[in-house]
Amino acid sequence: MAKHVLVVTGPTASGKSALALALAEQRGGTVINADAMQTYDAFPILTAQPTAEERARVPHRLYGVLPLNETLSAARWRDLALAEIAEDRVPILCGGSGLYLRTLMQGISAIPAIGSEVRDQANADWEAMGATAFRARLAGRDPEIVARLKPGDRQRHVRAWEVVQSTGRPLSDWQKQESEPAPYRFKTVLLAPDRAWLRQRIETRFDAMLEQGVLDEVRAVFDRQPDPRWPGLKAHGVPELFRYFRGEITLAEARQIAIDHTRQYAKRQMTWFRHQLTPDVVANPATEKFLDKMEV
RNA sequence: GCCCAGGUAGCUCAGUUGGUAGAGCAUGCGACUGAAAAUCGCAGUGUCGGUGGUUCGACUCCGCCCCUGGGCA
Repeated sequence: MAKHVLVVTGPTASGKSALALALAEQRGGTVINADAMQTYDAFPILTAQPTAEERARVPHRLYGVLPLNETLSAARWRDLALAEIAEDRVPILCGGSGLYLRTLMQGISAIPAIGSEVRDQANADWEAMGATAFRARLAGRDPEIVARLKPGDRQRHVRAWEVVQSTGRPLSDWQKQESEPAPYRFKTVLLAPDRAWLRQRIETRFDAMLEQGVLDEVRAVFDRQPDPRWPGLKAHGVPELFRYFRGEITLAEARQIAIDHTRQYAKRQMTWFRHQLTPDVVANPATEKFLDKMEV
């Protein structure tokens, strides 16, 4: 009988961490992070990582374990998560990175890791050649993927190019290979709050972060003049606060923009969950006592 | 009180020589196989400050009024 793995997901600020913590306490489990940004170590406050107090109550894994100058990926996170799940008796995954969760559960094409120079070069090419020429060049090596991509989607064009370029095999070809699902029985709980409630939570949470000292936290990184390509710098609030530190906008503006972006992200997450995920349990955190529904 | 500059989509604004309007952002919906708190696509919206006039026709021209910002008194 395959081991059961509980998955707690939902849009940002929906209360995933609290639920996962409660579940872990209730059944002696370990909370495993399934959120890209919370995996980096630079912004524990800004990315809403569990506090020391919470971590003392229940074991937490994969929170703040990666230095900011590294690049996490869905596949890499899957490996980390798989290793944790194998070790923990009662693993409880918690996070809102839908792609990561799907990658873990359903697997992903076994494409070899590609050095960052290849991506840097591809990005430089896109810049130098222009979108149209870049797309045309890619069409020469992987017409199938080009047919699927929207012309403006730089990121996916770059990825497709780096894959053919570095493996000699088109990305569309790699993707045809059956991927290998993880050998566990996943039980997915989706937190689906209504939007007004979530908006309020997002706003309140950002203000709480300010009180907890996010400004110092982000400022410390800003002062080190980090490489703007580092993915960990894309956490909501970082670009906005950086602009504030540069004197381009006021703190009030930065706050508003950060909140807006977070809300937009929550919407994208909900769209993803709605169409890409089939949860076992759906609960509205605003009105339901979800713990009662958890007879897993 | 006088002079100047403005009042156009929720916000910031663009509107060629008069033919009832657009961009960005926001909003809504969606896509999503290794950057995913990322990346990208689609969609809607307007008594064009008010009023009277010129004109076949005015956001665009003229008069008056209201409001905002700046300057001079």
